[in-house]
Amino acid sequence: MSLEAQPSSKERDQLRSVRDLLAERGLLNESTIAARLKEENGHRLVDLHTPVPSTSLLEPVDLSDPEALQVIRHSLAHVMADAVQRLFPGTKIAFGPPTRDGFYYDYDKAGPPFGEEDLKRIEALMREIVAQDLPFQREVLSPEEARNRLSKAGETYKLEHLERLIARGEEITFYHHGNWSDLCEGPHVPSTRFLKAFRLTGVAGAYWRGIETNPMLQRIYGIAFADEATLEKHLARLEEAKQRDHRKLGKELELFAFHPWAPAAPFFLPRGALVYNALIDYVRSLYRRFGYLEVITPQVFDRELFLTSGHLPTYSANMFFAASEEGLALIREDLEKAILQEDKAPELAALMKEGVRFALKPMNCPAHALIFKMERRSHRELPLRLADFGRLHRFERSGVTQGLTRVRSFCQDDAHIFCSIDQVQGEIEAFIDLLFGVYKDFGFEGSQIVVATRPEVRIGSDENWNRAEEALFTALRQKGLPFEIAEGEGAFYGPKVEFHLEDAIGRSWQLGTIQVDFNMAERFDLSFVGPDNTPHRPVVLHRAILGSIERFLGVLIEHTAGAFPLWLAPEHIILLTVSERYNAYAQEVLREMQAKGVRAIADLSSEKLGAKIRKARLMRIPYRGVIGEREAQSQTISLTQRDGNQELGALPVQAVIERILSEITPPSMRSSPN
RNA sequence: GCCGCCUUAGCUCAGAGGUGAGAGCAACGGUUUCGUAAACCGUAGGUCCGGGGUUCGAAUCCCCGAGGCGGCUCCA
Repeated sequence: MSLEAQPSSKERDQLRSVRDLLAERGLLNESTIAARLKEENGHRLVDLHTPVPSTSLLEPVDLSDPEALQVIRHSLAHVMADAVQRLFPGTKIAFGPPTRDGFYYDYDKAGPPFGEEDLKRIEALMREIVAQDLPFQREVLSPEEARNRLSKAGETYKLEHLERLIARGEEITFYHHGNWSDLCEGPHVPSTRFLKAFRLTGVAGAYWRGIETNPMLQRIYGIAFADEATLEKHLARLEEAKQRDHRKLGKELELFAFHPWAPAAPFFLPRGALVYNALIDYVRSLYRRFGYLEVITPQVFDRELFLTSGHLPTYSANMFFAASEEGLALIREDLEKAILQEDKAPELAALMKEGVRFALKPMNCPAHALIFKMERRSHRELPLRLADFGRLHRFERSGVTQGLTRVRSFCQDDAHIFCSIDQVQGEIEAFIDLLFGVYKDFGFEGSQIVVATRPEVRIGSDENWNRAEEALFTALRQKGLPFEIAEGEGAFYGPKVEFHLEDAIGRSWQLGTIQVDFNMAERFDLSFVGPDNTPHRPVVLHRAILGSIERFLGVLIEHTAGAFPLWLAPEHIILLTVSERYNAYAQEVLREMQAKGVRAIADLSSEKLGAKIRKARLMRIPYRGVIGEREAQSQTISLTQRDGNQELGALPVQAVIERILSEITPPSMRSSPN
């Protein structure tokens, strides 16, 4: 605030450059790279060349300012494009914005795509350009001038963008450094010497304007920071994140695996299955306390179900279909007939559908609708909360799958709440409380909330959608929770509240969700008998806390770096004998622990103690119990805690068992504070 | 699905058209019986992802396919 420059009355209504204004007000220094221009609602970043009314309120942004980064990164995108066009003449440019920790620029290059070597050359030339300390300059062009310049340069993508800007009536500005210029709204650093710390990190394909049917461009990514030290720190962070990657840890810790014959469908190995089941047990125990009823439903359904639910018209691209041999024979017959009759078979698709009668469920909701409908339901039964850990299969396009976080076969901690309209608010709010309690048990601090509204492809009336969306907004406001809106990203049957958490590499994943659905009940013609003895339409809430167990586990592995809290760990304790001489006593302890419900294992090999400890540490087992002469004599074990590598000394076996049992339940379910 | 890269022993990785394809770890056998992050010796282990081609000769070059990785697009 103290830095804010006050305008004098003389200056009013003149356009002056930001640089001049700052200089005049004594706010300009060596490291000033841009300024914040105060506007009615907040502020906007402007660079030093931008002409602004001389009465403007300006705040200098120097190199160390967090907002300086986007200016630096954006400017580097320009420098990179300059380098690319010098090294690869004829390459067209598209968009080149700053990103979360760097920048990219999209290119349309003839000939072979960019390779490793090319990146090195480009980066080297960028450094040369930076060393020349070229000033960035801003110019305002008329639409005609801009068109001329871009068409002369053959920049077809930029021209397309220009027309869009002109149509919106925006001011057309170009920025240049040296001989290179680009249609761009800025802001940019005063000169290239501010662009000190950057690295080009990779090439990837990206559609022009992000639209799948558009041509694919080549995107070169870079990272950039204000100085080399911060850049190095960031690189170190990336390296650390790599160590936490759940795919790597999943293999090392023998949690899960994949096989090419079941692409994107994980195999949970014994250790992974233990954690997986611990997660499900945990949610089950919550269900018992929160009034959910678990059901088990079929895997494969007649397509009629999915026609009724609306999955077939809107979701079939994501479904696996299943045919019996009989069904396939039917298709063959029909195809042969069609060929013999030289029929172009417009109904070919329909014939296929006759044969491929079944589909694997991609969601549990239709099955739950069937259960709801199996009896005449009374309002006294509501809210009816049906939970299901059923296995779901979704056909995901080959390029999108990823470790455990995006798979084709998974299970959700899924439940559907059938309730009356006036129960909706309360159910949503209760669910949000439940969800945050769960996230706390796992040590997840912040989660980001997104409300996803009606998508283009959807079922149901707009009136239903209005009510459903309103219900979600109201509940969140009631809870005082901040949220973002993702326009058009809802499920086809209803809007969603999504709860997102980040993985180690900073990718954000949707885990929990609650969705309001007025449509399913209509499609399945669900009803319950109200207190007035007339039928009423229930509302269905779709909800999951962990989301998919697979994805949650993936994020959890990264969050904990594989060191699961004891209540989730595949093994609670490993017993390590100092030599094989003490194996008998160790086995005695092992049996006792196992009998008490402790997940204990023992390393009875002839390795030296140091080697056994190393292995146990690498497997991140929460407790290690060393057994040697002293322990065998005194009927104790020497306990060491994984976290902090803290030695707890020789303890009686019973004490160790009690200690472990006190941690065996999730934090929120422990009776004694611990 | 699209663009690019990758696939060699159970794992991590060497091997860049020319001996019978290698190392470390793991496994197995033996020796050692050890006190808080790797004892020693030995043995075995390979359709070099699959298929086709070029070549006197292919792990290595080309084509097709599968799977994975980084993105784009799409999603729990």
